[in-house]
Amino acid sequence: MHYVDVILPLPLQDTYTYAITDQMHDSVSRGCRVVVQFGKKKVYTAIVTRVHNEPPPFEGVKYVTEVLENHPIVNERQMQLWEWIANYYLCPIGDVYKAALPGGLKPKDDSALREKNKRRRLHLDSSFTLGESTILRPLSPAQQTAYDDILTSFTDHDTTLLHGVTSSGKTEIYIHLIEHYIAQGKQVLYLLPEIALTTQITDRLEAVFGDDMGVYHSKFTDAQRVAVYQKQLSDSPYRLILGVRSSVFLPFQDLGLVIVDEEHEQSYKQQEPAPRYHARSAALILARMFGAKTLLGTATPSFEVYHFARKGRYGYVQLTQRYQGMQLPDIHIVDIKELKRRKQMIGAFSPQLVDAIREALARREQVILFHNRRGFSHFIECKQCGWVPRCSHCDVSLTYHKKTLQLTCHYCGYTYRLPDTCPACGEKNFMSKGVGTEKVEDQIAEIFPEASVLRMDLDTTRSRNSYEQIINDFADHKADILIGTQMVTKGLDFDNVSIVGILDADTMMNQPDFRAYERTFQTLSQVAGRAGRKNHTGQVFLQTKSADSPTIQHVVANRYWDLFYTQMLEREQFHYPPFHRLIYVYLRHKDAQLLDHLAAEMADRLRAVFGARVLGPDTPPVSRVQSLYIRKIMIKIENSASTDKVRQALLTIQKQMLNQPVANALSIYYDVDPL
DNA sequence: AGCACGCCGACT
DNA sequence: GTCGGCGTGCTC
Repeated sequence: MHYVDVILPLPLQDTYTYAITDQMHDSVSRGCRVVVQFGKKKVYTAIVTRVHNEPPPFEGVKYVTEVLENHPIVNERQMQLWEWIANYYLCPIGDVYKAALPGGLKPKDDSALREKNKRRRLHLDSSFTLGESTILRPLSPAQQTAYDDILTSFTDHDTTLLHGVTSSGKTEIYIHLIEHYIAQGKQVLYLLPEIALTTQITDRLEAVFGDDMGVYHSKFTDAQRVAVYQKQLSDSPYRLILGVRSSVFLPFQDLGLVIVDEEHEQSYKQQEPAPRYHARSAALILARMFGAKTLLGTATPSFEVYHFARKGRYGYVQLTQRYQGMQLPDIHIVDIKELKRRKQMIGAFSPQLVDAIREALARREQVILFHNRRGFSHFIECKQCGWVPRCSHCDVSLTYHKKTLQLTCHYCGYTYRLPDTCPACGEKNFMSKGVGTEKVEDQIAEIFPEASVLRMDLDTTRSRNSYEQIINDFADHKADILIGTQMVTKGLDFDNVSIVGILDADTMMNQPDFRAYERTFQTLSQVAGRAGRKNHTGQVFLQTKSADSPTIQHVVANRYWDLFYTQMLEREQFHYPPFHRLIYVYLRHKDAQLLDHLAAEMADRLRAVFGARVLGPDTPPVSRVQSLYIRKIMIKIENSASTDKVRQALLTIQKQMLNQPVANALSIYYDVDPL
């Protein structure tokens, strides 16, 4: 009798065992998909982890319904990456499976879909054109030096940091490196943090690599993603994959190089749902499995990566010259505390910024305005009694969206109609507090009625092509001003932008988080880097209420090292990364009092093992989401500690907690290496 | 995650 | 008396 252990696409800790027929046994192997019935009527596509003949210790083993292929669709290295992620990030392997495979490979009945994909793949392939050679495209002397240094660094480092100022032409260096590895018959994975970025880079890379390149991200249809996945399994896989976070899950056959571009970007870490993995870490593991090299590129390295580069664990290559004589922008600090006091602000704008925009528009130049809060206003308040509408499922005030006259919860997405009158006092006089990108857009329309404006935030980029549309329209100068959230900071290059306005640098800096300064420096430096045209120095207006703050001063003077150094002293002293690893333990329950009790008990149990490394439990800033209350326990663990032992201790305590009848509806989950 | 089983409130 | 609310427990 033969059996298979399988992973189901469910948040289940264990694999499940099914029986197979002798005939199935001839074709099935680890990494194959099988169809199984689970429970009374549910049917799932599961992944085989093991084929064996050990009868399971229980009655009523079911047979596998169908074996979907006789060659693994998940190869051995992918399986090991899944297992590493489940272990390291403390999540069910079923959650990894869900994240790793495109939807089209998961449902039971997909034979029709497979046919459709085949057709689409043919279509996609024929639409690619053969690219031009890079011999039209020589590197500048500074780029050539960096390129040579990277290859030299790879002789004694698996991982190298390329620290290059904004607009230093890192992409060109990547292109030459990719060619180098492809010429050796190797595959290359080029990771980007955001879909927004792939749009610009896809065009450049496609011109060079043509049909050797596959693109993989979530704004593509599922069928397109399945097509890329299948091609990677075939005997003529793409040599180069350009993609976001989830591309680390694609099957590779002979990976030689991984590029993690904009390495510092937060969106490499998946937040919700599990698996809460960091694609940079996963990429390093993937590269190690292949003996491949990894290049981490950025203008503002994450402090972890910079720390390891300084310690010699990673190689380090610097690029200090901007490409084609582009100058770093001039940064003007505008003290809005003073301007507010003297009532000289024009909405969210200082007179200096308004003048600069006016002059830029007169010269037919473009402007980017960065404001890190979407919606119209942060919240609304009754002028009479101070009532503030809050989400009934989450512990947050609601953001007001003026266009739709709606109040939205930015945590659970629930929308409410704006009430006509205040439910607390019956008055009809609401006042909006705080500024969102929608309000910025309104104010610009009032100050510069002649200017055409584009807005880029979560609300304007929901549909498949809207990102691309906005970026292309702005690049084609169909708009004069681009208003946006952090999305506009992420490596986008526009030729004609002379002014960048940062409307409020303070909210970022004041976040109660050990990474607040690091992040503020990164974001401000990145957005400032968007300003500047060939032979013209860009102007950045940085509005802040804390003009004297060291972080702001470091940004202005581009003193990365100073900020890094002072932050490292603090982080070492208080046991934060990169000196310690953090694990957040989250507990969720609908009953707040019971949750408090259970969280305290869990913290006690953790302290019995980890001692003073355990902090909390605490009530996080948003203490209730979707009607569930949340508590958080922080654990700071020495880098030298065995991750295996830590995991085992945590899972043992988790089991003890959940085995108690009182803890029935309690859910426990982890965020390892949180951002 | 589903889905079934199970025990308490307002309907024909 | 029953339909149905969702609390909880299991799925190879």
